[in-house]
Amino acid sequence: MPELPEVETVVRGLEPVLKGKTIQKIAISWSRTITGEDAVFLRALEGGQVSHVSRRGKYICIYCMDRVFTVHLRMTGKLLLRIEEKERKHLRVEFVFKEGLSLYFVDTRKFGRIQLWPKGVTLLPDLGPEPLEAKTVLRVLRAVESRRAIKTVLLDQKVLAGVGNIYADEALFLAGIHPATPAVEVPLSKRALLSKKIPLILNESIKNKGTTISDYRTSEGTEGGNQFFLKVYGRKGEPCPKCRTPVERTVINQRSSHFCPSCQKPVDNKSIN
DNA sequence: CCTTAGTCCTGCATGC
DNA sequence: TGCATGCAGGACTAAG
Repeated sequence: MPELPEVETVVRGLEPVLKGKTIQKIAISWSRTITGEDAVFLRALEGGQVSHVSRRGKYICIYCMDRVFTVHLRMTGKLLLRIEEKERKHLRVEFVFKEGLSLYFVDTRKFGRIQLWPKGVTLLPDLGPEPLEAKTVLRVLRAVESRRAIKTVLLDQKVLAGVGNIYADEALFLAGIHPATPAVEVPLSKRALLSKKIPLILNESIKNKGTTISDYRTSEGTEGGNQFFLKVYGRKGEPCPKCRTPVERTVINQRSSHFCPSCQKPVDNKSIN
């Protein structure tokens, strides 16, 4: 579900509310949500005061005294400040604050993970750079020599941190690149175009508070608005917004991939590198 | 280094 | 209505 824009939206909702609040108690109702020992997690965080909430790639980072823990929402995870009755069934962890509010981790499919990091280690050491600036993305994409499909490269969090299935498809559409094109064969001019489109769509979606297909909600429990602006993702059979050719769906890297067969040719024969 | 398949899970849409 | 199948925004692991 959540990619960078959705996670960023959640963080922006949580930061002003949780900052300065003290965790009184943590109730874990699905233990596997917590990476490591529950007891260690509780001992480190109960009684601690939240100093800051931030984002790195698709991870939410919550700083609590001299400790930090991360939340990854995976497919269906939600971090909510309010909870509806029907969501209680999927409540996995509740953080109760001294000030009289709670933070709820709700996760239907139980793929989400919450992890306490040891003191003194580098957080999330394997993540690539943030993809919100064109010059950063271009620096990364210029260096790619892999023959893996360009879409596979975009989904690799070691290359860029935060791009997921929706925005990879959207960016490749805007740049006119077929998702299965071997990355090394994407001409430099196309890489430059893609480097502009990735930050563009991510920042657009942040403005729209993320894309709600089914599960994603903001910290207030509301839906995002970016789903109305998707050009190809989830639009198999609908006319391409540029040329009216029906959008196609294929599978790349075990992930559904949407593209316009006319605007995104497998072999780029329009440019001469 | 790379790809593929399997795993973790539940719920929903679709087709018979 | 019931039942089987396929599909889902992510990421890790094993095997070849």
